[in-house]
Amino acid sequence: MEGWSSTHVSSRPPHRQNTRPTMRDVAERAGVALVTVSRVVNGVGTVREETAERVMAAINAIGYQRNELARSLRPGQNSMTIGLLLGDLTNPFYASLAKAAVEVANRAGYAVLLSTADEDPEVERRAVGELIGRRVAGLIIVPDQGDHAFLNEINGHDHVPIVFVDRPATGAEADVVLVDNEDGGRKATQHLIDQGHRRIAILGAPSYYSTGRRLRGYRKALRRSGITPDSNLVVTLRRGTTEEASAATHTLLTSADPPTAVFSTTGFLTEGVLRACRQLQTSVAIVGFDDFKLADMLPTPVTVVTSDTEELGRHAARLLLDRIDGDDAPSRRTVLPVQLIARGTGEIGTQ
Amino acid sequence: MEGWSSTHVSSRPPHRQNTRPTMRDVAERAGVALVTVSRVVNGVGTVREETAERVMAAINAIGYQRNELARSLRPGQNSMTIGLLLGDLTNPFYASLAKAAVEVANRAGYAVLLSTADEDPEVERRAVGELIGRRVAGLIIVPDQGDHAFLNEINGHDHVPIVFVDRPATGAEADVVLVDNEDGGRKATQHLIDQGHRRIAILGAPSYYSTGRRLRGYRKALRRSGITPDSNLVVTLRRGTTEEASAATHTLLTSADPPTAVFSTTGFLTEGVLRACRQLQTSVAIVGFDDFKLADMLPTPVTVVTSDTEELGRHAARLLLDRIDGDDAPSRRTVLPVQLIARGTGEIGTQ
DNA sequence: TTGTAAGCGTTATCAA
DNA sequence: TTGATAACGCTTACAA
Repeated sequence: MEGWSSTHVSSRPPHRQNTRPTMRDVAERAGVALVTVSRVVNGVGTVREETAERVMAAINAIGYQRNELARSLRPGQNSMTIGLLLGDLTNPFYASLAKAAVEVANRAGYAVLLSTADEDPEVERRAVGELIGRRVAGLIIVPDQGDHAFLNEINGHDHVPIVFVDRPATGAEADVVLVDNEDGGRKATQHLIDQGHRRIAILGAPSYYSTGRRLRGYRKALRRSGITPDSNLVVTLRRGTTEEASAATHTLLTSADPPTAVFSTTGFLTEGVLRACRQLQTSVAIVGFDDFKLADMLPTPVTVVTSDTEELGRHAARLLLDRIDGDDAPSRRTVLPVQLIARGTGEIGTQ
Repeated sequence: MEGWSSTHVSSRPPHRQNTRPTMRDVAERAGVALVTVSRVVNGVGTVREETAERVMAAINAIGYQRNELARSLRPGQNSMTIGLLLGDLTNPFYASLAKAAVEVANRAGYAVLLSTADEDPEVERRAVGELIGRRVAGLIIVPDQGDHAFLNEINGHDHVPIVFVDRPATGAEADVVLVDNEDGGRKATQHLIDQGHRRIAILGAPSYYSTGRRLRGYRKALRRSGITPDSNLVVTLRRGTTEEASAATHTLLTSADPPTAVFSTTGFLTEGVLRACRQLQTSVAIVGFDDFKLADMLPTPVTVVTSDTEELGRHAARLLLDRIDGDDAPSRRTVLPVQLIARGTGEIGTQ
C-alpha cells in the first residue's frame, strides 16, 4: 500500500506544514541527490564544478537556506547558539555586558539567546531550563544569590560550559570573570581619606558578592589609615534601589554625627545619594562604584571607580567560546582592574 | 545483516555524542515505549496513572529535558523562539525596547534570539539570515535605512511574521509600531514658541524616518505661529553622534544671528547640545526628543518630549505573538503618543 | 491504555 | 564523483 518506496515522489506530501525549501527541494530542482546538495552547501567532499554550479543555481532560485535546527540534531554538531542570562537591561551595566558578549559571539558565528532573570532564583532556574532545552552550546550567567548547585550537572556531566560574570555562583564550580571589587572599594575609600575625610559612610546593596568585597576594601583602607570604623556608617540596604539609597542618605546626613563623605557601591545607589543631597540642599563628598552617563555633567561632576564593562562581556564570551571549542583546563577566575576617575564630588573637602 | 529490527537494542550505540538523556533513555528506564514518554511529557493522549508516575520517576532520576530543537523539526510545530534585531544596546532606547520585548516573549514561553546590526545594512541582512536559519517563529526589527524588500519573501511566502519598531522599513510591508514623531516635533517646537522664542534651531540625525517626521512637526508648529522658517537653523548631521551635535551647536551659537532655542531630535544629540553649552558657558532654551536618566539632575533640568519606550517593545512583542498565533489581518500601524515634560531648559526665555 | 512505524531536514557512512 | 541509507530526538497517525 505504500507507494512512496517504489514510486519516485517528486512533490511534497500534501500535509506539509513548514514551508521553507529543504535540501530535497534543491536536489529535485538541480536533478541531483540530496546528499550532493549537502556537500555543496557545506563545502565538504568532492563535487564536480559543473554539478556544484547547478546546485548553487537551484539554491538561489528557490531561496534555500540551511535549517540549523535540523543540522544541530546530528551527533557531534552543536547548536551554534549560546545563552545569556542576566538582569534588567535597563541597567547600563547589563546592557554593555550584553552588547559586548553578543558582538563577540556573533562574530564567531554564534547566535545568542537572551534571557533576563530579575533577581529571582526561581525565574533564573526556569530560564536556564529553557535555554538548555534549546540545546545552547554554552551559558553566560550573571548569577543571583541562592544555591546554584543545579548548574554543576549542566556544566559537568552535560558538557555545557558555563561562565559566570560579575560574581561567582554559590554552590557551582565554573569559570568566573570579575572586576576587582576589593581594590575598587579600597581605591574609593582611600581617595576620600586622602581628601581629609575620616567619617566615611558606605552604602551597600544586599549582601551580594560584590558588595561584600567592596566593603572589605573599604574596611582595609580605613584600617590602613588608622581610622576606627563606625558601624553606624555602614548601611546595607534591603533591595538596593535608588529610592532606598536616597532615604538612607537622608537619614545619615541628618543624624547627630553625620559623615562627611559617602562611598556608594552601585550606580543606582549613587543616583540616590545625589538625589538626597539635592533635596537637602547639602553636599557631601561622594565616590561611586560604576561610571554612568552624564556623571561629568552634573552640578558637581561625580567621582567614580569603574572598570571596563564591555571588556567584561567580551572576555566572558571569548572564554566561553574557548570552552565550547574543547578547552577543558581547570576553572579560571579572571579579575579585571578598576580605576578611579576624579571629577569633583570626591574632592569636596572636610569643612 | 541488520540486527536492529529483530534484536531489541537496549543500550546506546557507542558513537553517541550528544550526552543529554533522550526520551528513549527515559523509556528504557521506565520500561515503556518511547511514545508513552512523549505522551507524559506533553500531557496528551491517555496514560494510566501508575505508568505516568513510573515515567515521571525515570525523568527525574536521569534529569531528562525535552529537546526543543528536535521537537520543532516536526511539521506543524514552531520553534518557540523569536528574533530581535536592533541597534547598539548601549543606547538606552534599544535597551528598554529589548527588555520589554524579552519580558513579553518569555512570559508567553518564547525564547529570544538577540542580534545587533549596528546601522549596517549588510550586517543586518546577514543577521536576518542567521535568525531565519534557526527558524525563528517571528522577527522584531528596528530597520536601518536601505532597501528591505528581501524581507517581503520571509514575511509573505515563508510565513514568518515581522514587526518593525520605531520606523517602517523601505520596500517591506509589515506591521509597524511607531511613536508619534510629528506630534512630538510639533509639541517640542510649540513649547518653545510659547516661551517667546522665534529663532528656533533644529538638530537632526541623518535623514532617517524619525528625523524627517520630527522636522515636519517642527515646520508645522512654526508655520502655524506665522514664523518664517530659517534654513540656517535646520541642521542635519551626517552621523548623528554626540560629538557632531556638540560641534554643530557650537557653530550655531557663535554665528552672527544665533538661535535662542534648540530642538534636538535624539538623546545623543541633546547630550551634545548640553556639552556645547557648558563649554561655551552659555545657555539656550533646549527641548530634546527622548527622555534620559538624570535629565532632571543636571544644572538646568532638561525639558523633553518622550514616549513610553517599554510600551513600544511590549506592544511590538504582543503584536508579533498574535501574528504567530495566526492573526492574518492586513498590516497594522500603531502610533504611540508623545508627551512633553517641562523641566527647565525649555523654559529659558528670550533675553 | 499502550505500542509500531514513519518522517521532520540534516549529515556520516558506505557502496557504486 | 555521486548516491542510497541510516540516524539525530521528537510527534502524529494508526494498530493492537
